[in-house]
Amino acid sequence: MDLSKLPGIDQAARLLGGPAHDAQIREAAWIARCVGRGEAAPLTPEDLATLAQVLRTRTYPPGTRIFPSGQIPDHVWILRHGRIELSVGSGTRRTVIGILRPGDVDGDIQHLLAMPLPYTARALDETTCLILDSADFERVLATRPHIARRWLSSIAMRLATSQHRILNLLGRTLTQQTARLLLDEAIDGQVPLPQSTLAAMLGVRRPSLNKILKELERDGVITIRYAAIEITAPETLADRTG
Amino acid sequence: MDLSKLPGIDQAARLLGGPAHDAQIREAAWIARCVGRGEAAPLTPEDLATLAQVLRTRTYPPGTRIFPSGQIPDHVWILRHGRIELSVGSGTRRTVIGILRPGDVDGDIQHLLAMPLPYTARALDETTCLILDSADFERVLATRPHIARRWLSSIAMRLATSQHRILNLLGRTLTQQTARLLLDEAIDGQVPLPQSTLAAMLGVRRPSLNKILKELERDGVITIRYAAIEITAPETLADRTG
DNA sequence: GACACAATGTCAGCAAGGTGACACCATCTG
DNA sequence: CAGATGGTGTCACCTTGCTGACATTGTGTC
Repeated sequence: MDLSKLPGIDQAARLLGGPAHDAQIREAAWIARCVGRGEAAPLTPEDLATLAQVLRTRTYPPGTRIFPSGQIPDHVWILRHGRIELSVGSGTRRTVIGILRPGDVDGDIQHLLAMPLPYTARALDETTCLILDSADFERVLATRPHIARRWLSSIAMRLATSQHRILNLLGRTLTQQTARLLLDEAIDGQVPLPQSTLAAMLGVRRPSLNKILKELERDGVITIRYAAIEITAPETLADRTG
Repeated sequence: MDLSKLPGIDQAARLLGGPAHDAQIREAAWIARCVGRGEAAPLTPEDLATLAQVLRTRTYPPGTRIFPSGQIPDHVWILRHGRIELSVGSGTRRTVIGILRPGDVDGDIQHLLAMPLPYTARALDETTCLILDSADFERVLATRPHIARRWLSSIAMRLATSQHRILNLLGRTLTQQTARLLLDEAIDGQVPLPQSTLAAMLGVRRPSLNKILKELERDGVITIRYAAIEITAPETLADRTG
């Protein structure tokens, strides 16, 4: 998408007094898209400028433990590039709560509730995050109603996703769960995750998942690749979700 | 708790010009407690008055379908008395997403995201709700930053609960899941739900759950009653959560 | 191309949970 | 107090997923 077409960018740049902060403003505008899609509450140029002033960028190599479980994070992070795995436990017995993709936000819940992170965040790829210190986060929420309103939508969306996932886990066969998981995680028909990770997302062992995947491949619904699944017949897969 | 001790009630009553709206203000103050516990954002008397002006009360007999799935609700409801079951499917094959208790809020997520309710809401007891029309909800959020801030905490808490539940479902034995569910749902050591409902919350059939419960009872951890479980040894039960 | 590493494919035996059915018990209503 | 309703206890049989192990294949590096 073309960020320069976002409303408010030019005005925001002028507000800050020049193109020096241009990149930051673009980042802020990008957050605006990520944090809630509520058209009811568009961000003003001032909102964008406020966000841009307090953002930092940070990159992590693949495999980095971005945040360990059990601590209260002192900042909120917004994923810009790459993927982050949220998991509990380690190795092949871990369970995966979710995979963050560009645009996803984390650490805000724990700040709002003053609770420690219940999972560990690990970079799957080379990853860059936008960092917002907790104090700045609080200040932005308190002084920028539009941003607060969007953040509300962002958390609401995560809650809806989480409930959807619970529904998929309860009282369904592994085939049904697998079909739905693949559809949920696919981007352009590709699910770029190894089978061990997919198994950890369903709380089952790899051999069990592998059996289901081979059945689906035999039926021509998916193609199994190295550390990835390709969905070749999305409609058939949808049928199998029950 | 003694509502008359809540800060702001008296001032709010005066703002509204007398004791006529006293009950409504008390309801609003009660909401204030329910919607987020953030001491960082206490509600002002004006906030309470705003809430009180737009609230309606409604009661439902037990068994009522309060809201059917598949529709976008036109109001937000806050549970005052009784319990509401959120479920998908019907009869013994339904799966239960959650049980709302006094203080819980629902319908706001779907309004924020303009999505239909993915589950059916059914009253388990004689139930009274405080009703907030969607338009009023939106107006309150836009004009009362403190309320918006509290609502943010409310949704954040629901998200944390939801993730906690996913963790409990993934890769754990039924005994572990049952132990955690009982601890999570207990009030004063009592879980006033029939076994069929508990089974539907774990996505498991009643005979399977019954077997686990009998084991726990044999070990003196719980007592099985009619449509209820009493936890007699919470520490032992906690040990069994894994 | 040789190597290390990671991911996939597979199996036989075992444990856990589903199925459907039926008897029995608690509670409520009339 | 009698019947209706709904909750609980239990069973034999079957299906599903786990266990742990091992062989094989893909990918990137030196």
